[in-house]
Amino acid sequence: MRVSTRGEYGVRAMFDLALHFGDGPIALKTVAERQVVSEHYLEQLMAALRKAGLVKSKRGAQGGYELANSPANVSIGEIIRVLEGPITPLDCLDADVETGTGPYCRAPERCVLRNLWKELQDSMTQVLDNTTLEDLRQDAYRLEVAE
Amino acid sequence: MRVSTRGEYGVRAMFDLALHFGDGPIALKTVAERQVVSEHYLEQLMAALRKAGLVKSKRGAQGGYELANSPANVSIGEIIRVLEGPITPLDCLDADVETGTGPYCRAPERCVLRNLWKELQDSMTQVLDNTTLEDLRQDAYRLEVAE
DNA sequence: TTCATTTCCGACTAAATACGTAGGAATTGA
DNA sequence: TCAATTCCTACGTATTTAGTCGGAAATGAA
Repeated sequence: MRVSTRGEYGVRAMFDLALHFGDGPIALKTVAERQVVSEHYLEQLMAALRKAGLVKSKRGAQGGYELANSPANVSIGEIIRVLEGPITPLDCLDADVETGTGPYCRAPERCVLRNLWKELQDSMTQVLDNTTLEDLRQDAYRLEVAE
Repeated sequence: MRVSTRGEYGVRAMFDLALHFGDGPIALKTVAERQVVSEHYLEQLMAALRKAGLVKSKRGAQGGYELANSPANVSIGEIIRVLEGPITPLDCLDADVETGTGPYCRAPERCVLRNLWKELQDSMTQVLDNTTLEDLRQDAYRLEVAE
């Protein structure tokens, strides 16, 4: 029931970029130092975020990363999905019955426990999809910890 | 962000015992067959649930397991905690600052992201702690799938 | 008593996942 | 030209997950 370091560090990095949104590209080295995570490891996460279109990159000297969209338009849920896959307590919840994706839930309408896990999933996505980087940025200013 | 098979199978087994609550001990073999999981594996889960006081066991012929308390008094959250540990997206949320448990969150009041993860945790426990085995039992009768 | 049934217990293991590291090629601005 | 920086592939290792295996101990029934 945990978020992995991919998700945790990824959100931290995106939050960092949100604090500096509009300042042009930020070098990964800078983000890694501020957030105290391995630069090489962050690199992998940024590659995924870039391919998903959440960040833009610029190579070479004075290069770096920046958000592709304004912080208000990036939810934490998007970030987590890119880095960890679907937000679901059980794979079978997302399996497509029509296409037969996955060997699960051939009779979801008869699965009593499905409702339970579905409720859990909904409550998680409710929080993650309705919180944006802008929300976090404002929290940071309230807490006076913006860097 | 997934529940492991320990949690999933454990809830299934407890649900099964709830459906037969009051019928005396149920052999694990029976539960394993009905829920289609390995009996040996379930055995390990039941050991944990027994030590936590959620089920009672009776050894020998005609022996088996039964709920220690009525289904209405057993929440899914309890079951999950016994089998998977604390329900939290990040270990640092549960680390005790006073005793210094865990090397995390030495300044939680300054951690912007903490609020986010805390909200996520709350939304999860909200669902899991407020659903009981009795709720599931009633769902089963509504769906007419009680065995 | 004997025996089949059933829980109880500890060890073992194979596969997957998590969490990175290493090394270097390609690009870019100064 | 060169230092800074992204980009890419591969590798490695520790932990967790998801079980299996074999037998000891207890118990009710015949």
